[in-house]
Amino acid sequence: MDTPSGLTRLKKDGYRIGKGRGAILQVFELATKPLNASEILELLSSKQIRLNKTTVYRELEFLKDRNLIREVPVSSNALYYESAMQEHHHHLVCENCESIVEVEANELEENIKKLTSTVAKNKQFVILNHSLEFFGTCANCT
Amino acid sequence: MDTPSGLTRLKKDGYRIGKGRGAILQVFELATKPLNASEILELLSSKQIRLNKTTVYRELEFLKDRNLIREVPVSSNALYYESAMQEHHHHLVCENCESIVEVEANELEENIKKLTSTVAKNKQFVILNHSLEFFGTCANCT
DNA sequence: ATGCTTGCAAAGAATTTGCAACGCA
DNA sequence: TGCGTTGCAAATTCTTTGCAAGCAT
Repeated sequence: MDTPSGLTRLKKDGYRIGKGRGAILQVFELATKPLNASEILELLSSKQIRLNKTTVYRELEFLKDRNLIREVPVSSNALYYESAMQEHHHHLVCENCESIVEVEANELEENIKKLTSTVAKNKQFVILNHSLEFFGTCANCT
Repeated sequence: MDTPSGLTRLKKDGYRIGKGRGAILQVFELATKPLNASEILELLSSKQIRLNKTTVYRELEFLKDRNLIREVPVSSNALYYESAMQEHHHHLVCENCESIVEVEANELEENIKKLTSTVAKNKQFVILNHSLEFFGTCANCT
């Protein structure tokens, strides 16, 4: 048995899949970079799906509370989210064109884990998660 | 000779130090965690310094452009900044009380630097900077 | 005195809230 | 059919812009 999709999980928990929820779940399955509310609205409208922005904001909150998506820390006054189903990874943020590319975690985690435990002890802080972003210039902007 | 303060640097470049700029520069010198515009406004008003929010937003932009402060990527719909004078470090973000504590970089950098170069090559991405945040529960909230 | 800085008002963008209508299970 | 889900309108919060007045040098 493989990991149940977000849709399956929600149904099993008694939630319903309406027009908005279904559409937004699919957007996140296909997304290859973090998205904010207005980007989701645009993606959907290009697929002829018209949603109210309230629905999008409310749904993002809903999916976040159920750990199907997570907030991505970025320097922006808009909130960005990505699917929580994908493997842990990090981001390359181009400071020129604002594009965001994802990078798999792999060996990097080894190094981070070491420090994680050190920090947790020294600071009396329970680390549940972490995020690592690289900033610079992407290939297109060089 | 030691590192010139932001104030000194600005004067040397022909900028003036008015009420707002002076106050905000001082706030960042004393700050031990990233701040957003409204937090700065509050800190100042508690010191009997009344600034217009426009001044704060404009000054944050100004100081950022001159690399005296930098944006800190966080999961929030407000922009956070910290002094660019301080040593490179990372953050512990409490998911319960939203507090942010700073952690010095030290050994951690060793590990990150290795991966930085790897990533840069594989992805044809010029890495200029990075940020690492840990999320969890702080001592107070345990 | 010059022109960088600041305040005020208003506009714009992002997000939230209340309530009624809708439609999945 | 019941209750979770969605839309609409309006209110909030965060940020930006234009212009006139203030003040550091």
